[in-house]
Parts: sequence; structure tokens; C-alpha cells
Amino acid sequence: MLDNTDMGILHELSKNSRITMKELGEKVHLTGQAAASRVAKLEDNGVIEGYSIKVNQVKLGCFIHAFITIITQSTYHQPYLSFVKTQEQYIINNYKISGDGCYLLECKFPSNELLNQFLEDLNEHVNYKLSIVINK
Amino acid sequence: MLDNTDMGILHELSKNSRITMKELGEKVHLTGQAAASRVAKLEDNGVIEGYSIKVNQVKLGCFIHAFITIITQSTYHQPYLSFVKTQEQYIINNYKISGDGCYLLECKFPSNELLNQFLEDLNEHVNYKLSIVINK
DNA sequence: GTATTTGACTTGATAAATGAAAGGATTTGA
DNA sequence: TCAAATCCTTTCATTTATCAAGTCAAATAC
Repeated sequence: MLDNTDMGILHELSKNSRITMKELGEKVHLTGQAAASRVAKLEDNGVIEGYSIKVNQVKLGCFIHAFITIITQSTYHQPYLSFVKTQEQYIINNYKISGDGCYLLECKFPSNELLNQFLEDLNEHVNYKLSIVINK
Repeated sequence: MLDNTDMGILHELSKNSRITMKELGEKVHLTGQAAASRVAKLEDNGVIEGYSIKVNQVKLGCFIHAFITIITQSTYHQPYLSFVKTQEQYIINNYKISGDGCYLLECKFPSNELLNQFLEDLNEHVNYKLSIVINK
């Protein structure tokens, strides 16, 4: 389904998705037009889901990057899920997981105060274990 | 430092980083040239770290998305870190964390067999707790 | 209070990329 | 063997990006 050229295209676009089709073509030994049509095909069949940017959260004022393992006593998760929806500014991802916990919440916070407030609010619905990212 | 227009630019580029500067300008009520110069400034001061794509890992044959909490008995982490470097094809992120464990490893695997092999190899250096992502 | 500087934007000209259409290899299947 | 399909290249018209002035307003200095 995908050949080495396609993998090369995905690799190059992962490094820099704003590259021109002409440059991309040069990297994988195609003309710009051929590269563009390959990329269009990768979009059509859903391999490429979208184009995004990497934002430096620290420079945006979010110093704290945390993973929070969610443990629910209740089998009724809706209160937790509703709460998460109200906290979108802090949430990067909410994974439903198997293993140690029901959900793994990836979050960012601009201060310990706001993290503390978030945890207090969170604790009204579920228990949790907190892990702070020190380095990547 | 960053005004609402800059936030709008970051928002639009997060949704689609391949938008033309002309279109981006229209969305935030600027000319293409003004938008391009704002974006250049955001790149220069490090707010925008890069441009990337979202790849559908399932379509690439990686069905299993896992978080592995790493617990080391030894204070000497180098064997683990060296091992991780040899397994780049499976590793999405390796976070050093505080809390329950020393590292949080985000991985993808094309099969249970390869996950199993990975865990066996991993277990030669450290202990771990495995969480499989069911949903996002 | 006026002049100067600075920053952010617009305009306009030029260079570059994109998109569409046509055509040429190569492969596939009847 | 022939026809169809796939993938690529070439060409050209159109769109976009880039660079250099030029405008405007606010801040700063004299």
C-alpha cells in the first residue's frame, strides 16, 4: 500500500510540513507535481490526518506539563468526562486506557496554583495519581 | 508579548499549518504579508517550534498505542536510556517524570508479538507498568 | 510642542509555486 | 497483443510568496 517514497514523504512532512511540494519532490526524487499528487493521495486515504504546528507551551506561559492517571470508584464516568470538557484550556489529551487506571489525562498548567485548583475540582469526581514531566 | 492576533494565528496554524499566508491573513484580518511577518516573528522568538503532520498510525500498521511507566531500582539510568535509543521505531515520547515512576514512555506497536518482545527486552533493564490506549 | 524614531501594516513589482491538461513510459489483465 | 490503468514528466496559466518601499500612528526625545 505505501512504498518507500511515501514513507519518505511522511518523514519529510513530519520534520517540516510547510515545505514546498517542489522541495519535497527533490528530497524523494520526484517532481513537485508528482510529490503533490502523492500527498493528495495520502490525505484522501486518511494516512495524513492533518497539518499542525509545535507550539512552545513554556513561551505561552504554561510551565507545567503533567500526566494524571484517573482512578474511578464509580462505574459511571460521565461526571468526570463532563468535567474534562469544561477544562479544555488545560487538557492536551484524554486517553481511555487499560491497566493501572481508567484514563490518562495529559495536561498543561501555567502555575502550581491553577494545577492545585484543577486537582481539587477533579477530586470531586475521581481519584488520581499525578506525574509531572521533568524532561522530554 | 503575544496579542489576540498572534493567538489567532497559532490557533489557525494548529488546525492547518499548510494554509497559505493569504488565507491566514484573511482569518485574522491582515494582509498575507502582515500575517507572514507575524509568523516569522513567532518562529524567531521560538513560540512556533516547527511544522508537522498528524499521521494515522493505524493505517501505517501500528494498532497498539501504549504508555509504559518505567520503574528503576538502580540509580544508574544509562542502560535504560541506551536501550530506548535502539528502539526508536516504537517510541513516540520518553518523558522523565516525578511521581509514580522515573520515566513515562509513549509507544506504538504493530502487533502484540512485537510489544511482548519489546517488554521482554525492556525488562532486562527496568521494571514497568503497562497501560494500553483504548480510545482518545 | 515639534521632530525623530520605532513598530506594524499596506502597496506594488518580481520571483516562485501551484494546478490543470496533455503526453509518455511501464505494468496489468483480458 | 492490445487496451486500460497507473505513475510520472512537461508545459503553461494562475495563484502565492517575497522583497523593497512607502504610509501611518504611537512613543520618545529634544
